[in-house]
Amino acid sequence: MAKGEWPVPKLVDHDERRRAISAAVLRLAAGEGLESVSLRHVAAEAGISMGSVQHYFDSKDEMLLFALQQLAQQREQRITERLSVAPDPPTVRSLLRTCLMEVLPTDEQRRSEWLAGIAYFIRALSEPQLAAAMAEGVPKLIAFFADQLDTARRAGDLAAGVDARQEAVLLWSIVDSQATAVVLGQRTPDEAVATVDYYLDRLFRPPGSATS
Amino acid sequence: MAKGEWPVPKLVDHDERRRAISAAVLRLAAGEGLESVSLRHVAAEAGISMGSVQHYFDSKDEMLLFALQQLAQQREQRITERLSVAPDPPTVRSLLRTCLMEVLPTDEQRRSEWLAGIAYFIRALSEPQLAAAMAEGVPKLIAFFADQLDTARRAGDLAAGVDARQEAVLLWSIVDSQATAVVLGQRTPDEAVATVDYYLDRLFRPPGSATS
DNA sequence: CCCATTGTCATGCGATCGCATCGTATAAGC
DNA sequence: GCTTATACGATGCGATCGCATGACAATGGG
Repeated sequence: MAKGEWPVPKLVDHDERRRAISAAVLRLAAGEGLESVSLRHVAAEAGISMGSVQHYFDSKDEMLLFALQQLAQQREQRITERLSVAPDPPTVRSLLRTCLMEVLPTDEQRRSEWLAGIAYFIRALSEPQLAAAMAEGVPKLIAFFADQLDTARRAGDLAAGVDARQEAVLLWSIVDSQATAVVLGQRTPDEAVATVDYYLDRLFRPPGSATS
Repeated sequence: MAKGEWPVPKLVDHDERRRAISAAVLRLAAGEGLESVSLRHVAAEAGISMGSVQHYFDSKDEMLLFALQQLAQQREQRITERLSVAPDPPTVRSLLRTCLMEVLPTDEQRRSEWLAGIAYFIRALSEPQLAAAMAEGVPKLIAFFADQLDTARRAGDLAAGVDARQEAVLLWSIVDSQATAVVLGQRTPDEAVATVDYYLDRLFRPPGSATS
């Protein structure tokens, strides 16, 4: 063209390659921790050469950041999908339970996501960009919990003396810590589910039936 | 002596040296993560040569394990000290609150402990020895919580429909997750304390005063 | 005094790291 | 067909890693 720059015809999908590489990063991070995520290992895991990895990411840090963003996006997308499957929720409680169970590492997919997230944790302390990517989704989820709980509170479905905002924080705290305990092998998925259900029982117990 | 082995005269306290080195390990782990804990860095942090570090620990893994054990021992010792200071607790609630606040990262010392613990987390997944050292203290603490809660339940101090064991798990879950959120900067120590106090309020609310 | 033992440090080795550079193959525009 | 830009792999470099080895000082029993 008359312009000095070309539209760049490209024969491969650049973003798709980056996602494939970041998937390899997350697999390695979940399996062996971030320490063993080297350019060479990532290349081997993705089945390409190290040079290709460098071609799609300017640096290792950028690759790690992209992979973390992909992780957060996947999780958020899966939760919204689960919520859209049941657009007419019978109760607030079942809606919240769906979200909580979606996050708990009850299968290999979610376990892997938790492990990868934990692997990024320490590095996020010294790299603000990673911390921002990690902390992005949680406040939104907590705000959603608070909104739902407030709806239930107004409908009189909650126990007495319940603060929607604090309970939303507590709900996330419980699934967060229980998820950690499960991936560490300290608790079984069933125990974690039982603990979450126990707390939902106490949270949604109507004031009138406190003695039952 | 008649034996071929000597009583070993020793001019330095072997264990004291190991503790000093492990303290350097924990400082580095809390500040930069386990990835930057190398023999050279540990030696520099402890103010000795790398050869000395090797002299006191057969391998890096043994050094890391010893440091983690020291960390767990310190935490447990500090909790028991805090409990022994108040041998005549006015209420179960204040006793539990003391334990919970002792664990929360409200000062630099506890924040550093949490960071070091988190730094060990991922490695503990692939090294059973580390996992065993990490998971050692928590069940004891939860069992203590459950005992205390059961005492309070029999005394009628708890809200209706409360399960002591589940509540003990929940208490630990809350401080665990809140501590993590604090060290990540997602929440302030004051907010974490407020959340814990809120939950204690709900837990210890007497059945008769549910409407107040 | 002699010497075995320990504390401490310096150094070297092989491996791996992130990164830069190069060569080559391919596809699109002139 | 030639140029240009991209895709991809191979290789080298300096740094750092864990670990092994040897040198030297200090100590205390024979």
